Amino acid sequence: MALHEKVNMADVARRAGVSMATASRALSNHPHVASQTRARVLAAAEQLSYVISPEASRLAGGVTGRVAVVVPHIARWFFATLLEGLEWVLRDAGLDVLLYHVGDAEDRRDFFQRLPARRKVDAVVVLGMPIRDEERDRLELMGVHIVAAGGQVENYPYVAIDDLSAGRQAVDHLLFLRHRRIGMIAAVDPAEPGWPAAPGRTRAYEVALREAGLPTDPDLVVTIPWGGLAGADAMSRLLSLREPPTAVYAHSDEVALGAVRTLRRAGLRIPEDMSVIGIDDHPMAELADLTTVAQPVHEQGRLAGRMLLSLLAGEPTTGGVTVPTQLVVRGSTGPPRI
Amino acid sequence: MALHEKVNMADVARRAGVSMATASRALSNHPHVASQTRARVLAAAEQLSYVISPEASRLAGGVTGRVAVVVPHIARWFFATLLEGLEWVLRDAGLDVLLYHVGDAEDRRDFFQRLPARRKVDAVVVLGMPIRDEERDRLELMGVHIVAAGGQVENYPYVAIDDLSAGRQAVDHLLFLRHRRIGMIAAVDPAEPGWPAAPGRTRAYEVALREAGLPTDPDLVVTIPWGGLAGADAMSRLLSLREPPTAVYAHSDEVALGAVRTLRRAGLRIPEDMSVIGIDDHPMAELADLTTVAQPVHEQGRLAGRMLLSLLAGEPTTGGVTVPTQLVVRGSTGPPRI
DNA sequence: CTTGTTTCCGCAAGCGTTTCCAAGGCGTGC
DNA sequence: GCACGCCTTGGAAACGCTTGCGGAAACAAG
Repeated sequence: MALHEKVNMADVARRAGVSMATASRALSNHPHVASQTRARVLAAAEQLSYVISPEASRLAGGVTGRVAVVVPHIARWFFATLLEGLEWVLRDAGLDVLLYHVGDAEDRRDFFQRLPARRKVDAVVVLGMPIRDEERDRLELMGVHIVAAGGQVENYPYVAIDDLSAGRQAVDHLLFLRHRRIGMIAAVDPAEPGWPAAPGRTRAYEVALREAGLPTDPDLVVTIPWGGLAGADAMSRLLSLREPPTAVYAHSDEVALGAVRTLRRAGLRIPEDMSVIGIDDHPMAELADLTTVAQPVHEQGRLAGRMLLSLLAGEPTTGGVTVPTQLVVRGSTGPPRI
Repeated sequence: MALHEKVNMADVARRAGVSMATASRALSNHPHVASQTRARVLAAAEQLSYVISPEASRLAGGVTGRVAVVVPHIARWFFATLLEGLEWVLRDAGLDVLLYHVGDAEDRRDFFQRLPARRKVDAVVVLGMPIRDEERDRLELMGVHIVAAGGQVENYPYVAIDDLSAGRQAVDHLLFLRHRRIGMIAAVDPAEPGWPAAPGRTRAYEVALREAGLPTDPDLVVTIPWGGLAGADAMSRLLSLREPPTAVYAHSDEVALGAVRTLRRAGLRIPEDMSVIGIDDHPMAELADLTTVAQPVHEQGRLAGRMLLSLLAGEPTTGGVTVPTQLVVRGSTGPPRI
């Protein structure tokens, strides 16, 4: 029954009694087509349930109508949500999303080396991952627009939060509650060992403590690969200190939730015995009653999409956008026991 | 510097001293090309850093090398993980993934009505959503292969778990622990109110109770839109019964985690005062020490990908694949207090 | 009524591949 | 030594659309 597979523009033109040129213009909303003619063409197309062949259209026209989205961890809430927001905007604009998952270091090398999206897209959006200089150079070879969301790529339009400030909101909250011995569970990208996921979040801790006149005790900082279980381990390590902290600042909610599990198992009360704060406002944070610093993830995706659309429309580019974060106080933080 | 944008096959052919026909055959690994010639062509392509134009190639060749993936909830772990597995296989096979998110009922109508992927892909994969007959008919108009993962579409190759059996594993575990008053929190798709997300999971409950000779008390069944918060509400409702259950079977881990939160707030102990079991083995389930029935999500995605590849290769189709689920006992279930 | 504009439309030249068809070269069996 | 057949290569016709160019028609101005 998929007969109309075979319907092409010539058929539509014939049925509408016009030339292919006119049919093409009518279908792609060009000016200089009498509205009557246009209507006739559209009607014919409708009746034949005609669908333009993107290949042919793009071959002749030059643009692909596709956008490559590069994402390191599809299955994580943060990235998936970013993607959702982005897809929403792009789809609305009639663009198709070509998904490229670069999970580990090898995927990554492969992606930037082969550039599988080359010639297939009009733009590339990089989601939540910093890009190295040489990777950026490869990307440039594609000769298309580049946008970053949830983590900036130097010299490119981006939309992201200010990690430093988000981290400050978290740590300052703990300080405000009069905590003086604050631990940090720092996360590095498991696919890129040794590479801080968000350096700003670490600096926030250091700066906040310094400004508060507190010493920085290296024992209080535990660095782990991103993830809940690792967060749990990290908490164990903090608990094993001769003098454990009274509060813990985790780089992300998932990590914080891991810490919470360890505390529960240890029979410690939250927040009486230990305060815990994360960043992100993961949906689970609400369920777990975790205090956190919320960032508008879906919106970052949407903004990136809009930014891309203006770029494609040839509008002047706005360097980058930083979206605000906000402290969300829940039950996992409170003053320290004296 | 993106000069090679302009390099086309003619340039490669010229440089290699052959005709375009030969160049084409050499580049696409056709037989009947002298290996020397092939090498010369490949070298020329390499030197010019030539990239084939997919549009032209597909226009002439017929196939698109693209697969549409339709997914209802990108940001949920289950779907995202499915997608990750699928993408992994498809990318490995050189296929590109075109992502279509159909979030709510309107998106859905729009997608099946307009079929934006028409003519753009060689196949469609539907992730984790049941398809209505009329939607299936629309899909057929595309005239391409169709595969379902994480939920079957009638008459099409699929890969999924057996919801009935997964549900039985959960409920039977509670029965084995000697629970006699078991509640169920049933989830419906929020985008499709009234439509059970997985009917088998409900039937499992009914059948298991019947076989155990237990009465079915409608008060013990709470139906909610999918989600953690709703799960928390549902638990409240169960607790408000004159005679609450001693164990709760939730259709998914997220829902179960919501129930756990309510129990915690109520100061009830798990599992002493109430056992909770979910389905999925969501990463958070491990962190929350939730007993659950695990399903291999990533693998389902991969299997669907492989299935699709055979289909595209013209191999005979294997109706569908059901992957096994497995009870994972953790700390949220135990015998009822007498 | 003529000339200048503007609007609408058709012709045809691409866009960059793939593939059918045909032809040349060369080895082999008789 | 010849006919036959296979391997390899090239020519050229699609594939289905966009768009520059120019002509025709319609309309306003002089």
